[in-house]
Parts: sequence; structure tokens; C-alpha cells
Amino acid sequence: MCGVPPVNAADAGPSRTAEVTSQPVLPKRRQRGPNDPDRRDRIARAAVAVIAEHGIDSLTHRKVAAMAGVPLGSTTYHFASLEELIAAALDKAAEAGIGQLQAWANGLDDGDDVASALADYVIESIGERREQTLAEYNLYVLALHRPHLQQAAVAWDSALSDVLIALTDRPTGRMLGTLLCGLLMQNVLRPDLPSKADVEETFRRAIAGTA
Amino acid sequence: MCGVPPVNAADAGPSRTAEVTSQPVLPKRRQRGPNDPDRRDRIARAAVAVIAEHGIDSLTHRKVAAMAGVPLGSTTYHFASLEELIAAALDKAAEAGIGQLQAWANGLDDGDDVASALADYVIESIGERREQTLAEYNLYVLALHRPHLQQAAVAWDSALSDVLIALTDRPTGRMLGTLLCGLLMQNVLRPDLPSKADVEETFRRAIAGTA
DNA sequence: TTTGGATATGGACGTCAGTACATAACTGTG
DNA sequence: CACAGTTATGTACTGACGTCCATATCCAAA
Repeated sequence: MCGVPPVNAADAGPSRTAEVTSQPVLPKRRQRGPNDPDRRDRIARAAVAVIAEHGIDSLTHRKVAAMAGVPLGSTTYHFASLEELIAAALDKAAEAGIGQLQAWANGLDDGDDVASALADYVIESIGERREQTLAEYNLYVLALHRPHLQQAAVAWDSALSDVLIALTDRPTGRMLGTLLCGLLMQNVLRPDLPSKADVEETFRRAIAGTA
Repeated sequence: MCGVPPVNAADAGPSRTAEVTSQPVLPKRRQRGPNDPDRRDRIARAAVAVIAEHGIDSLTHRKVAAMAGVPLGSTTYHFASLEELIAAALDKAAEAGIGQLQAWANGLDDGDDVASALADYVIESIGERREQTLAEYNLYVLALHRPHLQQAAVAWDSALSDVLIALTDRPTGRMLGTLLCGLLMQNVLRPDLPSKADVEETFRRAIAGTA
């Protein structure tokens, strides 16, 4: 329903939904009180999903609650303020983004061409993973005006760089990270996907520059 | 007062401000009705300034009105909706950003080193012009979830590329544009400025790749 | 079973934003 | 000057939002 991280995927189903009318003696609602241990996480992921779908400027407790399938109060219970929720969403998005790139790197074979593989990665990020990418840039920009989020955003960036540095060397890896950032940013809002050849050539030039 | 485009710079002063108590016969407020021909533009620039200062998620008619020094009604009179105001702000920011880069390019002498000059440009954008850069990225990201703004954002990007292409060649210019985008994005939220040497080396590698 | 603390819920409250609109001020024309 | 049309303003309305909190539920230890 939203094309982004699952949110409800592992949801076994015990999330309260009516069925209240019969059996007036038995517990009125199934599953209240303490259970559902990863609810906090699910809410944070739902926040990312809301941002992916509607953009940062329509992130509200109510939308997140609806997306996560939890009552409104649950969002304010687990996160004392909207700011805290945003911070958690940033962490979740960073975690997901870093995991994605690491998985990509782990999938590389020794002889593989990094430029070509990176180009594939870009095209996937703009294509199939588009909404995730949108959410990531929304959250990243949100950090621009929030000093308490800047550290997390910088760490996110560094983690991405580290993956690319491990594949090449420090200056090259950092340059690849910059190119990746710029390419995603520039292309994620274009109506058409870039050609793989162009993207690949861009990366190749950065790698070739290694003296 | 805000470090960003002037907004009130060319403001000759006829923008109503109190002084009403005396002279009950004379016009109660100076300067109502049709005058102040560039008020619409000033409101749009004020919107950019608000975004630069507080971030996109606190852009409101009221804040813009205060920043522009006009009454609330004036913002809704000149822009039928907030969306229209955002669109105008995006245009203004794009215009300013493009103008800035063009001015930079025009200031180059024939023998100048493009990599070095671009590095200076980056450092200025993150330093002295930091707030303008922040506003630009905020607005750019806002376009991600607004189909009617994507064309403007893409045009903005193309205009920047064109300047860099004119200095080199098509693939190199496009790569420089991507690097510029990525470098600003990555560094504008870091607490410390990057070293000029690093930035310059990055650009140089893109230029050197020209075969 | 009782009890206490943690978890969870839904509704209510105060605030603030976007928008609409009646009215006012001004400009130009006759 | 009178009038019409445009530009401009202050204010009120409605809805939505963040937050709070009294209450409910559950778990685990005594």
C-alpha cells in the first residue's frame, strides 16, 4: 500500500480492531496493555513511510498512527514529542539506507566492476526504491535546521562513505559518495530514468582519477 | 537581520507602521491601496528568507508577512494559496542561485583554474551564503512531492549544468554539476568547513577525466 | 490472588494555521 | 468631483494539529 519499508509486514495481527459487540464479559478489546514489543519501532518506520508518501510537511501524529495501525495516543506515548519522532524516523531511514548499501557491497564479487555496479545501484534507488530515496532526502534536509539531528545526519553520510572507501581508497570513496548523493538528488525528481551508461561513466571517471 | 536576500533592501519605507495616533483627520494609515508595485516579489523573497532561517516546516503566511513587513492579508491577496507562494519562492530561489553561479562564471578570467574557482564557490556557498544554500535545498526537496514543481526544479538544475558545461564540455559539465550538488548537500550541515584542497581535488579529478 | 508498576488508549483542550471576506484606500477616467 | 475598478487590509471562521491525562489493561512478583 505504500511501496516503502513494510511497517505492517511482521504485523501478526493483534492490533485492536472492533469485534467488540459480542461477549460483553470477555475482555472488551483484544490485546491492550503491554505486549507488541516492537511497536515503537513500527511507529518510527511508519513515520518514514508517511514521509515517503506525502513529504515531510505533512508528517503528523495522526497520519503516522493511521499508517502504523495504532491509536493516536500510542504515538505520543512512545515519543514524547514530534521532534523525538522525527529523530527516530531519521535513525530508521539512515539505518535502512546504510543497510541497503552494505548489502549491495556484500553482494559484489571480487572481479566486479564497481562503476557498473554503482550505476545499477543508482538506477534501483531512483526506480524501485524511489519512495525510500525520497524519504531519505526529506529527512536529511529536515536535519539542516535541527542542530540535534545534524550529528546523526553526518554519521549517516560517513557510514555511506565508509562502504565506498572500503571498495577503493579514501579520496575515491569520498568522491563516489558525493557523486552518489548528487546523482540521486538530481535524478529522483526527473520524470525519466538516466541511462546506465551515463551514470556508469560518471563513476568511472572518479575511479579512473586514482593516481 | 537574516543573512539572506535583502527582502527589505530596496524598501523605500512606505510600508505602514503605526504613527497613527495623532492627526485623527488625516488618512489613518499611510500608504494603502495600489502602490508598492513589487510587493508580490518582496513577499516571495520573504518566503525564501523564512525558509532559510527556520526551515520549510515552519513556513506560514504569518511568518512571511512579518518578514516582508506587510499585513497578513497581503500574502493571501498576492498568492491564492500557500502552494502558490511556495512555487513563487522556489522560482525566486532558483533565480537567485542561477544568478549567483552565472556571476561566478562571468567573473572567471581565461586562464583561471576551474577546479580551484569552483572549490572557492563551494566554500562560499557553505560559509557566507550558508542560509541561501539551506533555503535552496529545502525548496528543492519540497518539489519532490509536488509534481507541479518538478519541472521548475529540473529547469533549475539544468540551468546550473549549462553554466558548467559552457566552461568545459557536456559530460564534464554535468559531472561538475552533480559534484557541486553533492558537495553542498553533504557539507552544508557539517559543523566545520571542508578544506579547499580536498574540494578542489574532487573537481579536478572530474575535469582531468576528459579524454 | 492481590498488588504495583509499566504499557496503552481515546477523548478533550488550547493553539495556530490557511482561507475567506467585508470593508477601506487608492488610481484613473469622464 | 463622481464613479468604477483595482489593490490592499484587518478580522473572523473552521479545521487540524500537538499534547495532555484520566482511565484501562496487562504482566510479574509477592
